Amino acid sequence: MPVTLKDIAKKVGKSVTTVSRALHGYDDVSPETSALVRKVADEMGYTPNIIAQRLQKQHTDTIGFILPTFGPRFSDPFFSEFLAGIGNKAAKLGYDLLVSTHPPGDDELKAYRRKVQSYLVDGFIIVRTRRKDPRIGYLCQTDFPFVAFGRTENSCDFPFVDEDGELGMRLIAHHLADLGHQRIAFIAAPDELMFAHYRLKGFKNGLSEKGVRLEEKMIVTGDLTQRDGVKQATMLFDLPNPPTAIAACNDLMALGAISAAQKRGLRVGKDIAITGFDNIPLAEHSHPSLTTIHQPIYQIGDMVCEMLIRRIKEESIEAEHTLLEPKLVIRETSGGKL
Amino acid sequence: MPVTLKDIAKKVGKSVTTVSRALHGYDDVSPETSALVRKVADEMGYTPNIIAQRLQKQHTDTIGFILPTFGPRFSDPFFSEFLAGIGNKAAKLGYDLLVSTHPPGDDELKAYRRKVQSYLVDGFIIVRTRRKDPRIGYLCQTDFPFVAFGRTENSCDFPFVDEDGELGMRLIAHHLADLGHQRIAFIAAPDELMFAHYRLKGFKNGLSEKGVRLEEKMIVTGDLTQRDGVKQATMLFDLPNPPTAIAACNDLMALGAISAAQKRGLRVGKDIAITGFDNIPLAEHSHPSLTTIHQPIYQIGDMVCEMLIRRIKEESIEAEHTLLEPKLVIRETSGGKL
DNA sequence: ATTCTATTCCAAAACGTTTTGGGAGTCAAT
DNA sequence: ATTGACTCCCAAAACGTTTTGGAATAGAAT
Repeated sequence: MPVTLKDIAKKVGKSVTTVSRALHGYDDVSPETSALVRKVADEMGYTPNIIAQRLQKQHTDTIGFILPTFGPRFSDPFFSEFLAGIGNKAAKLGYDLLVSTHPPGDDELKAYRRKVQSYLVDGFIIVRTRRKDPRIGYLCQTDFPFVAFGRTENSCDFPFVDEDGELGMRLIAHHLADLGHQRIAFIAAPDELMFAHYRLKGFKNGLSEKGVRLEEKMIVTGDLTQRDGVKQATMLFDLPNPPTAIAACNDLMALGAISAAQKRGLRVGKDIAITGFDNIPLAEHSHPSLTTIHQPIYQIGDMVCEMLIRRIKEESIEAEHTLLEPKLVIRETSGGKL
Repeated sequence: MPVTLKDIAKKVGKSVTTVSRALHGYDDVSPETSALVRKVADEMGYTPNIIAQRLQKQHTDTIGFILPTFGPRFSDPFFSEFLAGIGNKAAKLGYDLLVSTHPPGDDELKAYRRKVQSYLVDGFIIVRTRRKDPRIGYLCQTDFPFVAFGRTENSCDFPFVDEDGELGMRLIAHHLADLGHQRIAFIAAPDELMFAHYRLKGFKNGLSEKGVRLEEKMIVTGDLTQRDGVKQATMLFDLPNPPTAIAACNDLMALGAISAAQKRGLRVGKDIAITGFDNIPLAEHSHPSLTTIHQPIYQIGDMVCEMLIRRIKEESIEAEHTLLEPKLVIRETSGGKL
């Protein structure tokens, strides 16, 4: 049904080879033939069969991205922006994007292995790195190109982009301490997640640098959703001696904490300080607006994608390990001094 | 480098044909050979080259999804959940997902054409349908399988899932009218978007059924973002005779409107009623919580994906045109009666 | 007349798989 | 002895492309 090189060849009375070479602008075909071939190809509406090209060329011009979903449902303003970042860059560089969703766990690696071994993708973008990350272990060991958004404790070397979450959370800790808070709580995320680990560490260090004690019971762990932010914050408010400030590991949970506080009749930014991390678009327009750490997620997607493609093409990468400096965005929720 | 059928054939001393057929469980190969082939394939770590399979089979087991991004950046809690819906279903049915981002406009069709003509995907999922939708026109005309989330005014017949936005907005209109509001505003979205069109229409009808007048100047148009919700709501509040209720075309803008109202010192749910549409996760946990219309976006993704795959496999689809009944979720922002 | 160089072309192999259309052998029934 | 049925196997073609390694012709230089 569709028109192939063979059809064109028949029409112009030349070989498939010549047609192919004409279309690719080789100089061993005469200008007249070349022009004719192009004209006919155009008229017949020829488009190359990319699958056939891929089989021949042994690469796919496609990059893989497996979304680590937690639970069947999954909603995150964060990832859509990241996806836009890599998607736009990939399109610009002529790459396709093969996206899957897969919960972390047993057969997670199978999803990667299948795509690697079947030549479905030329490289991977990894997100939500974990302290011991089997995906990274696997890809390193098979020497398959990938770039990560985030670091890991695995011992192999690989290109990544990350924001310095430890420093980011120290900025938050200093900010809250400077405001005079003494009873400060932290809504952490599962320590297995590398970024959560860094952020908790940074927060602890930041507070101790300012001589503020962080009690164990003031550290709770949420699942990064707004819903859980509400729940964890509520538990903190129920403590006999509740905190005057809550730092959440991400904006979504912070937004939940705000909601929980307001439900209690607390004036956020006055009676209670709340901070987030990520600076998602919602943070600016919440009420009160959320003090947080900015993370340029679109650009990170853009950078990661470009790095990966350079690695695939075996071009040099200027900065293999990029650690972005976090910026504190002070808004209303951290509010007036006590 | 990687192990192919030929390698296995050489090892077991049989032909490539036999190996292939053994691996696929054909019954014209003896049990012993079959067992041997499987064992050797396993030992050698064979994985089929999917690209080669695709070339031969002339289909790709891949479905395409082009995200219509507006502006370079793009953040929407809505789409990530939809993506999870189609991603999970596709994985379950053995399909891959090829995702691109592309702004609506001139060369949008090129992106579709390329994927269609190069056999990169077996079908498409279309979202954010427009009144005159060139994508749908193109796919209909080429008879390429696709399923849409949303309807269109194009004259061709195709399978879709949609929520009855017209009815949804009528429910909102009735709700607000029943609460006694007389000065009601509407933050619309570009009328070119089919769902925006339906929602505005439903709102108008709903109000007139209740004998409430909707002034022209009370209808403003936003770009669906929270930021623009703030802006449009602020303009409404600046009117000489501002509204007592604002219905937004989607939750994100409603959230923005809440923020704008609170900045004015208005008590949302008391001084001003605000409603949204979509029931994104954030709606439940905003403060005050948002009255809205529920849209089961994950399930819609799931359904749409399943319909598309059935259509690709030329199986029958039980319901070609699914119009989901909207449900009103009354929360705090529509608040007490006047 | 022969060799050399350019120019233009192409047959065949290759990428890895599936499918088609049999072939060879065995055993039982005629 | 021939036929038929059955079991197990395989060579070759096909999918559409790119690349390899020349071949054929013509004109220029010797």
